[in-house]
Amino acid sequence: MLPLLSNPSLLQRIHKLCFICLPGLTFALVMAPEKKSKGRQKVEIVKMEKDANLQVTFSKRRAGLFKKASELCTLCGVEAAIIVFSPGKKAFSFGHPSVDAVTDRYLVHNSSSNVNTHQSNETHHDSSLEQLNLQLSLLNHQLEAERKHGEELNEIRKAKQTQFWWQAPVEKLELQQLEELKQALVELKGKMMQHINKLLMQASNPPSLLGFTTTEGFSGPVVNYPNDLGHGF
Amino acid sequence: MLPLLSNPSLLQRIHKLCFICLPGLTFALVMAPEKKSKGRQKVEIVKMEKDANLQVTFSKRRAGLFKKASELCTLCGVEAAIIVFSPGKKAFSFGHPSVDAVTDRYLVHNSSSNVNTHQSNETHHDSSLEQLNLQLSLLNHQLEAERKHGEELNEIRKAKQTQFWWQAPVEKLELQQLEELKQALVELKGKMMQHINKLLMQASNPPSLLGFTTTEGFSGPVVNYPNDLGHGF
DNA sequence: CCCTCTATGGTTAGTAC
DNA sequence: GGTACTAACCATAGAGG
Repeated sequence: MLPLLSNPSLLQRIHKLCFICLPGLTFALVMAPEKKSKGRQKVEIVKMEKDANLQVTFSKRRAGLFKKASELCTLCGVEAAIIVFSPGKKAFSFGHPSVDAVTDRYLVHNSSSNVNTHQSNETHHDSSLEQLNLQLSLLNHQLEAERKHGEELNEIRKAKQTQFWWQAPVEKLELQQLEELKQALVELKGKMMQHINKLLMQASNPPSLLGFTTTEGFSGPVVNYPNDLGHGF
Repeated sequence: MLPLLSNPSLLQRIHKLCFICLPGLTFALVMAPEKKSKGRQKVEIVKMEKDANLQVTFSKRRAGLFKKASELCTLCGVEAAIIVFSPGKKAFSFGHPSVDAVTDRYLVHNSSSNVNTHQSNETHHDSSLEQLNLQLSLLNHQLEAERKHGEELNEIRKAKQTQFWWQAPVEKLELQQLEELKQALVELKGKMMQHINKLLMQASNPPSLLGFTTTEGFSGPVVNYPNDLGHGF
């Protein structure tokens, strides 16, 4: 049987969900897809460690940067220049109309009007050195505080993740809490079912799970559930 | 009825799919969302016509370009500099460690192998200021990141405290979480039943509340609840 | 080193305040 | 002009050739 959906990652998610929530489910609509690639992964913006990847990343990102610059020049009709030194100490440059033209203009501009905006940051050039130093230490202080705060919160989160609320003794729960809990669980179940329905619907011709009303009757059960969620939990 | 999925664009896609695949279907699970914006549109890379948009686009893309350059410098530990002249003839620059350092190095690099056109070693009294400015902006960036991180964590904590995790969108739950959740719910159910049995036993002449095991799925009704968690769930 | 491919994270056009 | 938001497009990490 052919997969009815061309998006493998969505299929994967559907299968995961069904495997967890509906054990024993014969998922006949879509075939289990195999992941061909992990796709793009999130990368922290810190110095890369692996030299092998570093070179590749540098090349890719340099190309992307130059392309962005080119687009900026074309779209807005402005002049720009970029100079980059590779990890191998080689110089790469981009310039529109040319690197020299832009650098010359920049030097003239700088020496004449003394205007300099730096690193997309609005630090004023006419600030005195002392003011800058002050800002620097202040920022260092704030940064440290924020970092500490972040770590603290991270600890809390980790603690909460390991020791979940539901592991607390049931006896401690009050009637009201129990009612709320029950209500929440019922809602959760509904959400789960609906979510799975939606994913299924995205995946293929919709199976006749609950939740739909259709003006034109359409065919019977497509998916077989040996273990109903209502009892499986 | 409330939308059960928080992602409007996904809802839109679902609705489209349903409209195509199931004409006449009454889609009861999710409400048809109205488009709030047209979203990002494709733009041709040619000179922009509308001056109003040009300025905005220039600012956005310049910021994006500088960010990309900053990431490149951080990730790969390289030196780079960018100079851009705005449509308003203003000069914007980015440099790591500084524009002058990179341009100087570039000129030396160029002159050592080629013709020496620019040996301008000017305004090096500015270098300390530039260094400070650079540190400042870098710190600002880090601080912003940390602050964002902290807020994020705070949000999570708050959400966990006031509005319990189960009210989070189901689609946000990952595989591991779902498995844990299921296990926890099974255990919780057992605990609940035991607790309720105990309470009932204490409350009055004990009704038939026996033989309840959590290891097996319990099929026989032990206690009659108008809204039985075991079945209503 | 170059390319391709996929899946996904990130950027940004359009809009409103 | 900035800032915030959304939705859509685009860039790129990771893997392979």
